[in-house]
Amino acid sequence: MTTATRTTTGKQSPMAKRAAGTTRRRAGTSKAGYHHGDLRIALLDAAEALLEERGVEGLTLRECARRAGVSHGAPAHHFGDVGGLIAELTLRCFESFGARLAGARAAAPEVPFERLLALGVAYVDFALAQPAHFRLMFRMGRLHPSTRLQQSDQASFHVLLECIKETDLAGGGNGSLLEEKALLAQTMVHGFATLVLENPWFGAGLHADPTRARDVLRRMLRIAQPAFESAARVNAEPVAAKSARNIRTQNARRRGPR
Amino acid sequence: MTTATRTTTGKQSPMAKRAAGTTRRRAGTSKAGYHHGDLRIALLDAAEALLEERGVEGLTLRECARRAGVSHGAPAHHFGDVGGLIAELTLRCFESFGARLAGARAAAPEVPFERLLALGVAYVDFALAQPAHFRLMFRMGRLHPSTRLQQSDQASFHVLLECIKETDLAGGGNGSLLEEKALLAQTMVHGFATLVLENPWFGAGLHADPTRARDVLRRMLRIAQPAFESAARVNAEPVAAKSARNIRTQNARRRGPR
DNA sequence: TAGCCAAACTAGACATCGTCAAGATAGAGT
DNA sequence: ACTCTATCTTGACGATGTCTAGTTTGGCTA
Repeated sequence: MTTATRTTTGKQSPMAKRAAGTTRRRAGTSKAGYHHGDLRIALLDAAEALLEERGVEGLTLRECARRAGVSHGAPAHHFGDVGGLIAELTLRCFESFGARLAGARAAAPEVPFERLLALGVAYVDFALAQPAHFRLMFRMGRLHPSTRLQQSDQASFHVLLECIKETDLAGGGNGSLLEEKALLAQTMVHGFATLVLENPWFGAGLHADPTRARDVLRRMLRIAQPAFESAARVNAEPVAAKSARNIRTQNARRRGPR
Repeated sequence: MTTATRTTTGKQSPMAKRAAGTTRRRAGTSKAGYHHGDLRIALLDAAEALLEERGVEGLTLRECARRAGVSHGAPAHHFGDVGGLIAELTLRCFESFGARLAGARAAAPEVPFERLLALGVAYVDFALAQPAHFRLMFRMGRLHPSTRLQQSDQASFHVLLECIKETDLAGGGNGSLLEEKALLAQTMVHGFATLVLENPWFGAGLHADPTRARDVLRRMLRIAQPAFESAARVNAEPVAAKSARNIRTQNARRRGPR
């Protein structure tokens, strides 16, 4: 009884400890001296490879353990849950993603809008090159949310906001508008990446043609360019809504959702 | 042996038949006179309810059978596979979704851009009201693609294209540009819906506040309004990219995805 | 009308998965 | 040198998808 209880409570304790310092035990050596050495990392590596090979659905706790050469119960000690492992792996993905975006921005030409273009292309490239990673990142169904994840998530999109700041030539100091423009950029690029990835028929088969996808994205962003460069225009809108301009087809059918 | 083979091959045959006519046997009565009556529909109903209750991950073949009051092996006869059932359910979702979009468009004010706004809001509303449906539709991981699904998918977005046509006051007959504007609209709205749904931190917690989400979406779309209303501007771009502006930092690191 | 046949459904088995509980192992601190 | 605790193993449980073989039943045909 008491032992069982203690075991149960104790099972979560290593999680709390490892959060503070990484393993602490094998900090310097990095050699396999324990039973396995750095199982934690080995499991994450296996998980990442597995994710790439078999997709999100094929990501399995037992298979990770198998690849790391340990028993199926071992991962529980490091991640507690499958949600724990997925959260950690997702964090990895966000870091890699963020680094990629930052790299693309650094490598892009110095024209503000060109940078935004390059960033968007990098975004979509990542989605197409690492579809499973991308899907995992934006399908937080099975994962345990954490503040570290949030930070990494937001950091990834921070570069976007900076690009928008550069591009926004007229907007001036209006922080709210600026933020909405950043949201707009994120929304466009993410929507494009998602649709290309998940909808085989989007854009007449952009799914199968990454080169054309890049091209279409660039054209699309250029169409939207005036929106990024112009000043406010917001708050002065609902006038048109009330004006004449009746377009015919007011039949409106009225049929509801179904 | 021979029986086994025949059973195996025969298992797929009803699939082909039901595709042509619905059940054919119970066409008129609709009463439960057979073993179950219309198990096919009962299973789909159960699947839809289950999807709403427990999300995509909770959607289970066995639980559907349980709710329909049949054995766990029964669904195989109608859908063959879990992928078959999911494909059918996704089709249902797309139909409901498309009807909703069409309804929103019909009920919207007659100002072209206002219609586009209403459509976008309906899009996001659907995602927030039926998150599991929305996720299922745009997460085609476990499903068997079909032409019927493609048709329903494309039909859903057809109304978007029409709205764009109405909004595009200057573009004239340029079909390619028009199509790209439609892609742009789809991309924006879908990206917004996806991010609101899947990213708890998007837009500082838009996830939890549908009203604010609608509002932000409207503002975002208004910011992008000039892009929809303006004429081409495209095709006159790659000059800047190739011109003086030498990119430097051409090193590009060349490192692959990772 | 009688009988048969194929579709619809049942029942059981199998491999796999995540999780839990209990025991074995071994590094590290006292 | 000894204990202690994190690490890892082993076995079990329930659940799921799929396969196979057997059973029911309604309609078609002779």
